[in-house]
Amino acid sequence: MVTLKQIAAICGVSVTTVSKALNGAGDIGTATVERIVKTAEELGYHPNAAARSLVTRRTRNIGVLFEDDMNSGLTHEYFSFILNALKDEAETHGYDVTFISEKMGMRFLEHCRYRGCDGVVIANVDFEAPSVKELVASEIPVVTIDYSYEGRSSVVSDNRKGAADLLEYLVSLGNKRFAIIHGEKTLVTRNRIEGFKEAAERLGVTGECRWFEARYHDPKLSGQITKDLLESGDLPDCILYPDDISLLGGMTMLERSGLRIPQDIAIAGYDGIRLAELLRPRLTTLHQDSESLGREAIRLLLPQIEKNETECRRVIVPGSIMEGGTAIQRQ
Amino acid sequence: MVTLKQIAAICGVSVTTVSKALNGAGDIGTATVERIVKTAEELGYHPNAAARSLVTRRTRNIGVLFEDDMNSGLTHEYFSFILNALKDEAETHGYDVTFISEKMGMRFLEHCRYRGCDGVVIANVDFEAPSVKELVASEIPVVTIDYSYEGRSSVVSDNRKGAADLLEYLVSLGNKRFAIIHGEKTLVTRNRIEGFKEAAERLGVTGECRWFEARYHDPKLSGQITKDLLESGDLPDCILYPDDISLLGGMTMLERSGLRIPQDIAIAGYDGIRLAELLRPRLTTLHQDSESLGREAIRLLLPQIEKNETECRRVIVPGSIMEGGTAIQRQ
DNA sequence: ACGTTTTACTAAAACGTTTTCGTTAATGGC
DNA sequence: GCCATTAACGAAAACGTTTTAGTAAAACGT
Repeated sequence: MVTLKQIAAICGVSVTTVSKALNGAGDIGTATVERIVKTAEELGYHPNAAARSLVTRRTRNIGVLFEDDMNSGLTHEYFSFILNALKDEAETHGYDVTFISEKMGMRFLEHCRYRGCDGVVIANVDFEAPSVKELVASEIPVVTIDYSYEGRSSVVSDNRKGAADLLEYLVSLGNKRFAIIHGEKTLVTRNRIEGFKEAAERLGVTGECRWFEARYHDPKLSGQITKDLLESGDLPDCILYPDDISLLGGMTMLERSGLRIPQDIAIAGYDGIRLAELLRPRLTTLHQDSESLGREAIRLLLPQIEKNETECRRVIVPGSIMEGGTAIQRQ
Repeated sequence: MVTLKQIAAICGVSVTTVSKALNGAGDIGTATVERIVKTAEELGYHPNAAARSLVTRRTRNIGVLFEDDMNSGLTHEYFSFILNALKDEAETHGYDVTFISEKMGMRFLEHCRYRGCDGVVIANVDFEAPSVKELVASEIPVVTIDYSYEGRSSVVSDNRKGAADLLEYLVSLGNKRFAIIHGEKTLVTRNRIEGFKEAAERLGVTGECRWFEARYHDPKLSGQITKDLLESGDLPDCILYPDDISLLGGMTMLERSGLRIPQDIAIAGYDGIRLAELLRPRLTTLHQDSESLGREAIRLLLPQIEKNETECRRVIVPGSIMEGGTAIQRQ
């Protein structure tokens, strides 16, 4: 490993001078700087992050919480897009991204301190868990995704408007009676339900909405609920699923019963994963801009880290309707 | 931040003693150890990773190269499963996972040194790139996934056997004439082609195989190739696609032309993503055990890190046929 | 020519650990 | 009761960097 000391020895100056020269402190002669920079490059010098962060109390390291083992969050396209964009944006600004977990016997906050994370993005965890709240209550810069804490910056997908838009679109296609299968009761779910209810009221279809609780990314469960619905004999015009994957579970059941989609029954998903436009029929769904979520999270975090900004900012990322073939204009 | 010094002051001992007590050095009295451990817990002490690694020259940090921007590797299920399993296995053993990129103006090796990674998993990059080779040629413990360098440990999916098995299965279903669309010419692709050829020869269908080069995860391109094939008028019994996503691109074209799958033409994918068994018809595909790939990579890496093991180990992870509905027994 | 400012550089402390080599006191063997 | 061993602890150096507070010499203003 090349150190400042070696460079100093070669250039016949002190370690201080080398450090300053490489960091552009400004009070080193141009000739000296040039000489130092040149030999540093020749030797392939790069500062030791540990030593540097020990004294600066900065690590240029951003922690990210992605801890949903149950559903292995990382492997769902929505979250992997968030992570990918987040990583890209962080790296572009010179920050590394490290996963923060509780698997090593530390709580989240302890883990963050141990690694000295300059900031943390909380992306896919149980937001009500005490260990998460402990981290949020700390002095470490934090941005949450798809959840908002009092006084903490967050970036959330516009679930309320997304849900409302989706229902409005489906009504505009002539659907009147709905079965709405939603995910477990998280903030995201509550917002969507609110959106659905608001639109339903506005459009006068409130009485025609039946509600079912399922889970996100659980095609089996939503398939089962769909089956129950089929067997009840009282079919709606349109079924809304918590996400595109869940939709597929339901779609299987509908097709198995001989129903034609979208003629006999319309269905819609949520997320707008890449697959949505690859499948036939294309999925009618609400696309969430997951890349923006990841990118914006970093953009909110950086000023907190670098300028000690303490203001609580909220970014709401709009989604967009994807007009697919699982729901069409009814006469 | 709680430091050894503070604990030492409270307990009325030296920093050395505290350090030893907490690390179980063994030459500290049990009563003292107890006292120190207790106050350390009370204060919520956790060692500062930077300070520790500065002297131990260990960071308990594993770097991972996942740099395929073009196709944004992270967002493909195959790779996100690898990453998820890798992260889990590393964390279980007390290691953190940090992304290593070139976006911050350092080459991979420089970045690894800068962060002081104890080891690196190279997972989804251009393996021929000079900066990757430079890292591989360094003294840092390295394990590659789906590629093997001379003298370096690796874990690879058994593409050769997987391809052979798949073709054999398809032949056993009564298919005789094949169009084989493969990905860009990487090691993975070469192995699969070898596997296909070996099986084709063994089963006597060599003359009936036509080959097409496409790209991984590019449903548009494989759709186009499928269309060309349709327009040529000379259809095979079965089309093999480079992966499940590409299959979907092709399937769309086939269905659009009125062909029934699998009666008129059989198709098969590769990867066995979760969706494969959610879709109707289910995808006939070869499932790659991506979780094992990630997990085994860490298992190869740890002995290199902790026991200076230098032996070059190779793990070959078998896949398995997923019997779907896009290829059935022909009479 | 004299005091003042500026320029170019450095010594030393600090960051929080681990580790090496002591030192002292207690214990054990005989 | 003496020597040898062991148990329990500590001082200080080291890791590679940044930062503070300087110093000496050169340049400047008048």
